[in-house]
Amino acid sequence: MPPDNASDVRQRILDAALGLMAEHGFMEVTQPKIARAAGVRQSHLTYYFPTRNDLLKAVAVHSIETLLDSLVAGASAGKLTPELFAQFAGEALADKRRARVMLGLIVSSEEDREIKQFLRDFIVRVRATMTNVARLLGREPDPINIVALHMLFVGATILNVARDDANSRRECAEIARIAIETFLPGGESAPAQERQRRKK
Amino acid sequence: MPPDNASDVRQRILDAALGLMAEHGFMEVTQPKIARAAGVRQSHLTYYFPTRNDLLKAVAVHSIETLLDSLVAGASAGKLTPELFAQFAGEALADKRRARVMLGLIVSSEEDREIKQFLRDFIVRVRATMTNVARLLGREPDPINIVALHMLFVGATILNVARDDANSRRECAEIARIAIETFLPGGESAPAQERQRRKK
DNA sequence: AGCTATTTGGTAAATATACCAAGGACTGGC
DNA sequence: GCCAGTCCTTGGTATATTTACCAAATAGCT
Repeated sequence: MPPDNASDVRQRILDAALGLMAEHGFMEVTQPKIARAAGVRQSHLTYYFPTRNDLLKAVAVHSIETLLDSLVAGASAGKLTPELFAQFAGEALADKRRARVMLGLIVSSEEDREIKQFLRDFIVRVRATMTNVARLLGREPDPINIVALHMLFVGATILNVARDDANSRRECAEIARIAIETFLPGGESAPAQERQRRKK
Repeated sequence: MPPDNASDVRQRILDAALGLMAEHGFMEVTQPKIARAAGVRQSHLTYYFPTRNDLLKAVAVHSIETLLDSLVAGASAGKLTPELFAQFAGEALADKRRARVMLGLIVSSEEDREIKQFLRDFIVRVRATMTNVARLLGREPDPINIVALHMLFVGATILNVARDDANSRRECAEIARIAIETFLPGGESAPAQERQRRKK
């Protein structure tokens, strides 16, 4: 077919690979399954991505762009209030698709230095985005608090996938709120220490 | 050989599998590689663990016991001060071996309900242990703070593997301290909000 | 027409899981 | 002491799956 389809096929392969990783986890990301899911022949994968690692690397870039886009979209959606952000964050944390992709990327990064580098850059960009969000909320965060917030979000996401029950979703929502008010202080809600003292 | 060796072979298989996962990541955990690492024949794996999933499940149990043991050992090591605990936690967070095993278990759990159940139980036990540690420190923690602390630790561990550079180790140490003083308040050091206000 | 990029269908080579039959070694009962 | 039964080991192999490769056909561009 014409070169029109060229980038289209490439894109469908990437989407299919990302979709498989998101829906069924890292182990499903094999070339035959990707080809079937994308509705192309296996040879296409070889043509566009000479080796399996090339494909994984492309998936890493692709998914990272996708993840960051959704992050930025959530951040810049209308007028941002802490409550809105907490709600958005809570839903993001409970999103197992995203978490499966992250897990897949981390596992892949153990085998490929380039993917590891993508992850490093991604982490930096995520933290920069979180800093920007904090500023949109009218707060100038301590960098280490951004790091803590980030780690807390990553841990919540991972544990949500690992547990995958009703409690984990509820925890995600509550944790998102607590994490924001703890590490991006400035609102009127009570941070962790206050809750603690009140309880005693 | 005699049945003396029986449990020994089984144990060597588990140790080898766990070691491979810890050193080289989940992708290395295949039967031929395990057999070579354990110095046994591949048929031994089939004999002791009929299917691959049986082996993975056994590794899950084995590693979870190991992880919990080290957790409890760290918790009950002499007189526990917040500083000691923070130091212990910081080192644990920076331990990539542990993190790789956790990652492997989570990926496996996406394919096997029993492993997922082990993980669920493990998470409960970790939180119970953390609660006990908090009490050893003379603090009665709010359960949701334990959840937050746990998530923060998991996130730090995962990100340490994903980044794997000098910064990530330093962050682990600092985050351990901050996490403890933030979510197990009661010491005299300054929690996140105080740092934040001082900075302004 | 000639050139390049893409598609097709098929296959080689490596690797992994699972299975099996025969041989050894120790056990307990006699 | 020895025999039968059980557990373990050995070596080999079937089967499936995956990655990677290739030659020929096809479509579009200049």
